[in-house]
Amino acid sequence: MPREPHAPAEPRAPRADAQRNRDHLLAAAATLVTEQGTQASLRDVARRAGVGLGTLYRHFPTREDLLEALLGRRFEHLAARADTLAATEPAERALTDWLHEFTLDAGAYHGLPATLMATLSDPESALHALCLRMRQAGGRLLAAAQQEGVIRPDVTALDLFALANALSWITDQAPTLAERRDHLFRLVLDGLRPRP
Amino acid sequence: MPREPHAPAEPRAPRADAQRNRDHLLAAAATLVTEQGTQASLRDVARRAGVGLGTLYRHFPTREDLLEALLGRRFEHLAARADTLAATEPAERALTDWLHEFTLDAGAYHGLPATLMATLSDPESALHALCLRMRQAGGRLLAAAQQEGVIRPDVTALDLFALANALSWITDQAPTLAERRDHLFRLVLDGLRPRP
DNA sequence: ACCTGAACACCGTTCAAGT
DNA sequence: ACCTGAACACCGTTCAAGT
Repeated sequence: MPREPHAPAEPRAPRADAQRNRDHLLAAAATLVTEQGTQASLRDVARRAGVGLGTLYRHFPTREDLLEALLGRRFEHLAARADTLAATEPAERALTDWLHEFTLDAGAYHGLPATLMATLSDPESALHALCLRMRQAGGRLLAAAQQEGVIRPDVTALDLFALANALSWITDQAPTLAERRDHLFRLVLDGLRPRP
Repeated sequence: MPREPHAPAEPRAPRADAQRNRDHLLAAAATLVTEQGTQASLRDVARRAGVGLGTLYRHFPTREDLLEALLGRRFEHLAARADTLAATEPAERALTDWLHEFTLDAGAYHGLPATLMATLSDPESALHALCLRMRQAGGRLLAAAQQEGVIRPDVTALDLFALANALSWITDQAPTLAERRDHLFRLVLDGLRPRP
Protein backbone atom coordinates (compact mmCIF):
# COMPACT_ATOMS: atom_id res chain seq x y z
CA MET A 1 0.00 0.00 0.00
CA PRO A 2 2.82 2.46 0.53
CA ARG A 3 5.34 2.67 -2.32
CA GLU A 4 2.82 4.14 -4.74
CA PRO A 5 4.82 4.50 -7.92
CA HIS A 6 3.89 8.12 -8.56
CA ALA A 7 2.79 9.22 -5.13
CA PRO A 8 2.84 13.01 -4.60
CA ALA A 9 6.22 14.07 -3.23
CA GLU A 10 5.81 13.56 0.48
CA PRO A 11 8.39 15.19 2.70
CA ARG A 12 10.78 12.36 3.42
CA ALA A 13 10.85 11.30 7.03
CA PRO A 14 14.24 12.20 8.49
CA ARG A 15 16.66 9.44 9.25
CA ALA A 16 16.15 8.07 12.74
CA ASP A 17 19.60 9.08 13.99
CA ALA A 18 19.13 12.61 12.64
CA GLN A 19 15.83 12.95 14.45
CA ARG A 20 17.38 11.70 17.66
CA ASN A 21 20.26 14.14 17.41
CA ARG A 22 17.85 16.99 16.83
CA ASP A 23 15.90 16.04 19.93
CA HIS A 24 19.04 15.82 22.04
CA LEU A 25 20.19 19.20 20.76
CA LEU A 26 16.90 20.82 21.66
CA ALA A 27 16.90 19.28 25.12
CA ALA A 28 20.47 20.42 25.74
CA ALA A 29 19.70 23.89 24.42
CA ALA A 30 16.60 24.17 26.61
CA THR A 31 18.70 23.48 29.69
CA LEU A 32 21.63 25.71 28.84
CA VAL A 33 19.61 28.63 27.52
CA THR A 34 17.44 28.50 30.62
CA GLU A 35 20.54 28.52 32.80
CA GLN A 36 22.72 30.94 30.87
CA GLY A 37 20.53 32.86 28.47
CA THR A 38 20.34 33.27 24.72
CA GLN A 39 24.11 33.75 24.51
CA ALA A 40 24.90 30.30 25.91
CA SER A 41 27.87 28.64 24.24
CA LEU A 42 26.88 26.59 21.21
CA ARG A 43 29.86 24.39 21.87
CA ASP A 44 28.41 23.57 25.27
CA VAL A 45 25.07 22.77 23.68
CA ALA A 46 26.64 20.30 21.26
CA ARG A 47 28.76 18.85 24.05
CA ARG A 48 25.80 18.32 26.34
CA ALA A 49 23.79 16.83 23.49
CA GLY A 50 26.62 14.36 22.91
CA VAL A 51 26.91 15.47 19.32
CA GLY A 52 29.59 16.93 17.06
CA LEU A 53 29.68 20.66 16.58
CA GLY A 54 28.99 20.29 12.87
CA THR A 55 25.81 18.40 13.66
CA LEU A 56 24.48 21.34 15.61
CA TYR A 57 25.18 23.61 12.64
CA ARG A 58 23.55 21.18 10.25
CA HIS A 59 20.30 21.18 12.22
CA PHE A 60 20.39 24.83 13.28
CA PRO A 61 22.53 26.91 10.94
CA THR A 62 22.24 29.97 13.18
CA ARG A 63 21.69 30.62 16.85
CA GLU A 64 18.33 32.16 15.95
CA ASP A 65 17.22 28.92 14.30
CA LEU A 66 17.89 27.12 17.56
CA LEU A 67 16.05 29.75 19.60
CA GLU A 68 13.15 29.67 17.19
CA ALA A 69 12.80 25.94 17.69
CA LEU A 70 12.93 26.50 21.45
CA LEU A 71 10.37 29.29 21.45
CA GLY A 72 7.97 28.28 18.69
CA ARG A 73 5.30 26.56 20.77
CA ARG A 74 5.35 29.17 23.48
CA PHE A 75 4.70 32.05 21.11
CA GLU A 76 2.16 30.14 19.03
CA HIS A 77 0.26 29.68 22.23
CA LEU A 78 0.56 33.39 22.94
CA ALA A 79 -0.78 34.28 19.50
CA ALA A 80 -3.80 32.07 20.13
CA ARG A 81 -4.29 33.75 23.51
CA ALA A 82 -4.81 37.04 21.71
CA ASP A 83 -7.89 35.68 19.97
CA THR A 84 -9.42 34.14 23.09
CA LEU A 85 -8.84 37.34 25.05
CA ALA A 86 -10.41 39.35 22.23
CA ALA A 87 -13.45 37.10 22.37
CA THR A 88 -13.89 37.05 26.13
CA GLU A 89 -12.63 40.34 27.54
CA PRO A 90 -13.39 44.01 26.96
CA ALA A 91 -10.97 45.53 24.46
CA GLU A 92 -8.79 47.41 26.92
CA ARG A 93 -8.53 44.51 29.30
CA ALA A 94 -7.75 42.11 26.46
CA LEU A 95 -4.90 44.35 25.29
CA THR A 96 -3.31 44.92 28.68
CA ASP A 97 -3.62 41.28 29.72
CA TRP A 98 -2.07 40.11 26.50
CA LEU A 99 0.76 42.62 26.65
CA HIS A 100 1.46 41.54 30.18
CA GLU A 101 1.72 37.92 29.10
CA PHE A 102 3.93 38.96 26.22
CA THR A 103 6.38 40.68 28.55
CA LEU A 104 6.58 37.49 30.59
CA ASP A 105 7.28 35.32 27.56
CA ALA A 106 9.77 37.82 26.16
CA GLY A 107 11.64 37.51 29.44
CA ALA A 108 11.67 33.71 29.39
CA TYR A 109 15.45 33.66 28.90
CA HIS A 110 18.21 36.09 29.74
CA GLY A 111 18.99 38.14 26.68
CA LEU A 112 15.74 37.27 24.95
CA PRO A 113 14.30 40.80 24.88
CA ALA A 114 17.44 41.97 23.07
CA THR A 115 17.31 39.04 20.67
CA LEU A 116 13.66 39.69 19.85
CA MET A 117 14.18 43.41 19.40
CA ALA A 118 17.14 42.89 17.08
CA THR A 119 14.81 40.97 14.81
CA LEU A 120 13.33 44.23 13.56
CA SER A 121 16.52 45.05 11.68
CA ASP A 122 17.11 41.52 10.43
CA PRO A 123 14.44 39.99 8.18
CA GLU A 124 16.70 36.97 7.63
CA SER A 125 16.45 35.96 11.26
CA ALA A 126 14.53 32.79 11.99
CA LEU A 127 12.80 34.78 14.71
CA HIS A 128 11.64 37.51 12.37
CA ALA A 129 8.42 35.78 11.37
CA LEU A 130 7.67 34.86 14.96
CA CYS A 131 8.03 38.48 16.03
CA LEU A 132 5.92 39.63 13.11
CA ARG A 133 3.09 37.36 14.24
CA MET A 134 3.40 38.85 17.72
CA ARG A 135 3.12 42.36 16.31
CA GLN A 136 0.09 41.33 14.31
CA ALA A 137 -1.63 39.67 17.26
CA GLY A 138 -0.95 42.71 19.43
CA GLY A 139 -2.00 44.95 16.56
CA ARG A 140 -5.45 43.40 16.40
CA LEU A 141 -6.04 43.97 20.10
CA LEU A 142 -4.65 47.47 19.75
CA ALA A 143 -7.00 48.35 16.89
CA ALA A 144 -10.00 47.17 18.88
CA ALA A 145 -8.98 49.24 21.88
CA GLN A 146 -8.38 52.28 19.72
CA GLN A 147 -11.78 51.76 18.12
CA GLU A 148 -13.30 52.10 21.55
CA GLY A 149 -11.24 55.20 22.23
CA VAL A 150 -9.41 53.78 25.22
CA ILE A 151 -5.97 53.92 23.59
CA ARG A 152 -4.46 56.87 21.73
CA PRO A 153 -4.75 56.64 17.98
CA ASP A 154 -1.08 57.53 17.46
CA VAL A 155 0.20 54.29 18.98
CA THR A 156 1.33 51.63 16.52
CA ALA A 157 1.78 47.88 16.87
CA LEU A 158 5.51 48.52 16.52
CA ASP A 159 5.40 50.96 19.43
CA LEU A 160 3.74 48.30 21.55
CA PHE A 161 6.27 45.67 20.56
CA ALA A 162 9.16 47.97 21.40
CA LEU A 163 7.73 49.12 24.72
CA ALA A 164 6.80 45.63 25.87
CA ASN A 165 10.27 44.34 25.01
CA ALA A 166 11.80 47.32 26.76
CA LEU A 167 9.84 46.50 29.91
CA SER A 168 11.02 42.90 29.74
CA TRP A 169 14.55 44.12 29.19
CA ILE A 170 14.51 46.21 32.37
CA THR A 171 14.05 43.19 34.62
CA ASP A 172 16.27 41.07 32.40
CA GLN A 173 19.08 43.58 32.78
CA ALA A 174 18.52 44.51 36.43
CA PRO A 175 16.93 41.69 38.43
CA THR A 176 16.81 44.14 41.33
CA LEU A 177 13.91 45.84 39.57
CA ALA A 178 11.81 42.68 39.32
CA GLU A 179 9.57 43.97 42.09
CA ARG A 180 8.94 47.19 40.14
CA ARG A 181 7.99 45.35 36.97
CA ASP A 182 4.23 45.44 37.27
CA HIS A 183 4.33 49.01 38.47
CA LEU A 184 6.43 50.12 35.51
CA PHE A 185 4.13 48.16 33.23
CA ARG A 186 1.12 50.10 34.50
CA LEU A 187 2.90 53.44 34.24
CA VAL A 188 3.83 52.85 30.63
CA LEU A 189 0.41 51.51 29.70
CA ASP A 190 -1.18 54.56 31.26
CA GLY A 191 0.78 56.72 28.87
CA LEU A 192 -1.02 55.03 26.00
CA ARG A 193 -4.47 56.13 27.13
CA PRO A 194 -5.87 59.29 25.61
CA ARG A 195 -5.65 62.49 27.61
CA PRO A 196 -9.14 63.67 28.48
CA MET B 1 62.51 74.96 46.08
CA PRO B 2 60.94 71.60 45.31
CA ARG B 3 62.35 68.64 47.22
CA GLU B 4 61.02 69.87 50.57
CA PRO B 5 62.29 67.28 53.04
CA HIS B 6 58.92 66.66 54.74
CA ALA B 7 56.49 67.94 52.16
CA PRO B 8 52.93 66.58 52.57
CA ALA B 9 52.50 63.43 50.51
CA GLU B 10 51.61 64.80 47.13
CA PRO B 11 50.20 62.32 44.64
CA ARG B 12 53.24 61.48 42.57
CA ALA B 13 53.03 62.65 39.00
CA PRO B 14 52.82 59.60 36.74
CA ARG B 15 55.81 58.74 34.66
CA ALA B 16 55.76 60.50 31.33
CA ASP B 17 55.56 57.31 29.28
CA ALA B 18 52.73 56.01 31.42
CA GLN B 19 50.76 59.20 30.90
CA ARG B 20 51.35 59.02 27.17
CA ASN B 21 50.19 55.41 27.02
CA ARG B 22 47.07 56.27 28.94
CA ASP B 23 46.26 59.05 26.52
CA HIS B 24 46.80 56.82 23.52
CA LEU B 25 44.59 54.14 25.05
CA LEU B 26 41.78 56.59 25.64
CA ALA B 27 42.03 57.97 22.11
CA ALA B 28 41.99 54.47 20.65
CA ALA B 29 39.08 53.46 22.86
CA ALA B 30 37.11 56.56 21.90
CA THR B 31 37.42 55.66 18.23
CA LEU B 32 36.67 51.96 18.55
CA VAL B 33 33.85 52.28 21.05
CA THR B 34 32.25 54.92 18.86
CA GLU B 35 32.54 52.63 15.86
CA GLN B 36 31.73 49.28 17.45
CA GLY B 37 30.09 49.93 20.79
CA THR B 38 30.86 49.13 24.40
CA GLN B 39 31.76 45.54 23.48
CA ALA B 40 34.62 46.55 21.20
CA SER B 41 37.61 44.23 21.41
CA LEU B 42 40.09 45.30 24.09
CA ARG B 43 42.81 43.69 22.02
CA ASP B 44 41.95 46.04 19.18
CA VAL B 45 42.07 48.99 21.56
CA ALA B 46 45.56 48.07 22.75
CA ARG B 47 46.65 47.39 19.18
CA ARG B 48 45.40 50.74 17.91
CA ALA B 49 46.99 52.51 20.88
CA GLY B 50 50.29 50.86 19.94
CA VAL B 51 50.58 49.39 23.40
CA GLY B 52 50.88 45.93 24.91
CA LEU B 53 47.76 44.22 26.14
CA GLY B 54 49.07 44.17 29.69
CA THR B 55 49.46 47.94 29.61
CA LEU B 56 45.78 48.34 28.88
CA TYR B 57 44.93 46.16 31.87
CA ARG B 58 47.35 48.07 34.07
CA HIS B 59 45.64 51.38 33.30
CA PHE B 60 42.10 50.04 33.10
CA PRO B 61 41.68 46.80 35.03
CA THR B 62 38.16 46.29 33.72
CA ARG B 63 36.21 47.31 30.65
CA GLU B 64 34.02 49.46 32.90
CA ASP B 65 37.07 51.42 34.07
CA LEU B 66 37.82 52.26 30.46
CA LEU B 67 34.24 53.26 29.74
CA GLU B 68 34.13 55.35 32.87
CA ALA B 69 37.18 57.29 31.71
CA LEU B 70 35.50 57.75 28.35
CA LEU B 71 32.17 58.88 29.77
CA GLY B 72 33.19 60.83 32.86
CA ARG B 73 33.16 64.33 31.41
CA ARG B 74 29.98 63.80 29.48
CA PHE B 75 27.98 62.72 32.49
CA GLU B 76 29.50 65.28 34.81
CA HIS B 77 28.26 67.86 32.38
CA LEU B 78 24.84 66.25 32.42
CA ALA B 79 24.70 66.32 36.21
CA ALA B 80 25.48 70.03 36.12
CA ARG B 81 22.75 70.51 33.53
CA ALA B 82 20.22 69.25 36.06
CA ASP B 83 20.98 72.17 38.35
CA THR B 84 20.86 74.81 35.64
CA LEU B 85 17.57 73.43 34.34
CA ALA B 86 16.17 73.40 37.86
CA ALA B 87 17.12 77.04 38.23
CA THR B 88 15.83 78.26 34.88
CA GLU B 89 12.85 76.11 33.90
CA PRO B 90 9.54 75.18 35.47
CA ALA B 91 9.78 71.88 37.32
CA GLU B 92 8.02 69.71 34.76
CA ARG B 93 9.93 71.18 31.86
CA ALA B 94 13.22 70.83 33.70
CA LEU B 95 12.54 67.15 34.36
CA THR B 96 11.48 66.23 30.85
CA ASP B 97 14.27 68.22 29.21
CA TRP B 98 16.86 66.61 31.42
CA LEU B 99 15.50 63.12 30.92
CA HIS B 100 15.57 63.69 27.20
CA GLU B 101 19.21 64.69 27.35
CA PHE B 102 19.94 61.69 29.51
CA THR B 103 18.46 59.32 26.93
CA LEU B 104 20.70 60.90 24.31
CA ASP B 105 23.85 60.49 26.42
CA ALA B 106 22.88 56.97 27.45
CA GLY B 107 22.72 56.14 23.74
CA ALA B 108 26.12 57.63 22.96
CA TYR B 109 27.57 54.20 22.19
CA HIS B 110 26.05 50.95 21.07
CA GLY B 111 25.45 48.77 24.08
CA LEU B 112 25.72 51.63 26.51
CA PRO B 113 22.14 51.45 27.81
CA ALA B 114 22.71 47.81 28.72
CA THR B 115 26.05 48.60 30.34
CA LEU B 116 24.54 51.40 32.41
CA MET B 117 21.56 49.35 33.46
CA ALA B 118 23.75 46.45 34.55
CA THR B 119 25.49 48.71 37.09
CA LEU B 120 22.41 48.48 39.30
CA SER B 121 23.34 44.91 40.18
CA ASP B 122 27.09 45.54 40.36
CA PRO B 123 28.28 48.05 42.97
CA GLU B 124 31.89 47.17 42.10
CA SER B 125 31.53 48.57 38.61
CA ALA B 126 33.49 51.73 37.88
CA LEU B 127 30.28 53.05 36.36
CA HIS B 128 28.21 52.45 39.47
CA ALA B 129 29.02 55.81 41.08
CA LEU B 130 28.43 57.62 37.81
CA CYS B 131 24.98 56.05 37.48
CA LEU B 132 24.21 56.83 41.09
CA ARG B 133 24.93 60.50 40.48
CA MET B 134 22.59 60.38 37.50
CA ARG B 135 19.84 58.90 39.63
CA GLN B 136 20.41 61.58 42.23
CA ALA B 137 20.37 64.40 39.70
CA GLY B 138 17.19 63.03 38.14
CA GLY B 139 15.77 62.45 41.59
CA ARG B 140 16.08 66.10 42.53
CA LEU B 141 14.19 67.19 39.42
CA LEU B 142 11.64 64.46 40.06
CA ALA B 143 11.01 65.56 43.62
CA ALA B 144 10.43 69.15 42.50
CA ALA B 145 7.97 68.03 39.84
CA GLN B 146 6.15 65.81 42.31
CA GLN B 147 6.01 68.71 44.77
CA GLU B 148 4.12 70.65 42.15
CA GLY B 149 1.82 67.70 41.54
CA VAL B 150 2.72 67.29 37.88
CA ILE B 151 4.25 63.84 38.31
CA ARG B 152 2.73 60.90 40.18
CA PRO B 153 4.04 60.46 43.69
CA ASP B 154 4.62 56.72 43.19
CA VAL B 155 7.43 57.23 40.68
CA THR B 156 10.96 56.77 42.01
CA ALA B 157 14.32 57.97 40.73
CA LEU B 158 15.08 54.34 40.00
CA ASP B 159 11.94 54.06 37.87
CA LEU B 160 13.08 57.08 35.89
CA PHE B 161 16.56 55.69 35.42
CA ALA B 162 15.19 52.38 34.20
CA LEU B 163 12.64 53.90 31.85
CA ALA B 164 15.07 56.37 30.33
CA ASN B 165 17.62 53.63 29.74
CA ALA B 166 14.91 51.44 28.26
CA LEU B 167 14.00 54.19 25.81
CA SER B 168 17.64 54.57 24.83
CA TRP B 169 17.88 50.83 24.45
CA ILE B 170 14.99 50.69 21.99
CA THR B 171 16.80 52.80 19.42
CA ASP B 172 20.11 51.21 20.29
CA GLN B 173 18.70 47.80 19.57
CA ALA B 174 16.51 48.69 16.58
CA PRO B 175 17.86 51.69 14.65
CA THR B 176 14.70 51.44 12.55
CA LEU B 177 12.82 52.93 15.46
CA ALA B 178 15.01 56.02 15.69
CA GLU B 179 12.24 58.08 14.12
CA ARG B 180 9.82 56.92 16.81
CA ARG B 181 12.14 57.80 19.65
CA ASP B 182 10.73 61.19 20.62
CA HIS B 183 7.20 59.91 20.24
CA LEU B 184 7.86 56.96 22.53
CA PHE B 185 9.57 59.30 24.95
CA ARG B 186 6.47 61.46 25.17
CA LEU B 187 4.15 58.46 25.55
CA VAL B 188 6.15 57.10 28.46
CA LEU B 189 6.51 60.47 30.13
CA ASP B 190 2.78 61.00 29.86
CA GLY B 191 2.28 57.85 31.88
CA LEU B 192 4.10 59.51 34.75
CA ARG B 193 1.64 62.38 35.04
CA PRO B 194 -1.17 62.01 37.56
CA ARG B 195 -4.57 60.97 36.34
CA PRO B 196 -7.06 63.77 36.91
C1' DA C 1 22.46 11.71 4.31
C1' DC C 2 24.38 12.54 7.95
C1' DC C 3 28.10 12.91 11.43
C1' DT C 4 32.73 14.14 13.37
C1' DG C 5 36.31 16.90 15.00
C1' DA C 6 40.37 19.35 13.58
C1' DA C 7 41.49 23.86 11.85
C1' DC C 8 41.12 28.82 11.67
C1' DA C 9 40.65 33.19 13.39
C1' DC C 10 39.32 35.33 16.93
C1' DC C 11 38.29 36.58 22.27
C1' DG C 12 39.46 38.12 27.71
C1' DT C 13 42.74 37.62 31.27
C1' DT C 14 47.07 36.59 33.59
C1' DC C 15 51.82 36.76 34.46
C1' DA C 16 56.92 35.83 33.86
C1' DA C 17 60.43 38.35 31.90
C1' DG C 18 62.29 42.42 30.68
C1' DT C 19 63.78 47.86 31.01
C1' DA D 1 57.33 51.63 37.84
C1' DC D 2 56.05 50.37 34.03
C1' DC D 3 55.81 47.68 29.71
C1' DT D 4 55.61 43.50 26.67
C1' DG D 5 53.79 39.57 24.62
C1' DA D 6 53.42 34.65 25.14
C1' DA D 7 50.35 31.44 27.35
C1' DC D 8 45.90 29.69 28.71
C1' DA D 9 41.28 28.66 28.23
C1' DC D 10 37.79 29.78 25.90
C1' DC D 11 34.62 31.33 21.58
C1' DG D 12 31.88 30.86 16.52
C1' DT D 13 32.21 28.94 12.07
C1' DT D 14 33.79 26.03 8.29
C1' DC D 15 34.93 21.96 5.99
C1' DA D 16 37.60 17.68 4.65
C1' DA D 17 37.15 13.11 5.83
C1' DG D 18 34.57 9.53 7.23
C1' DT D 19 30.11 6.03 7.64
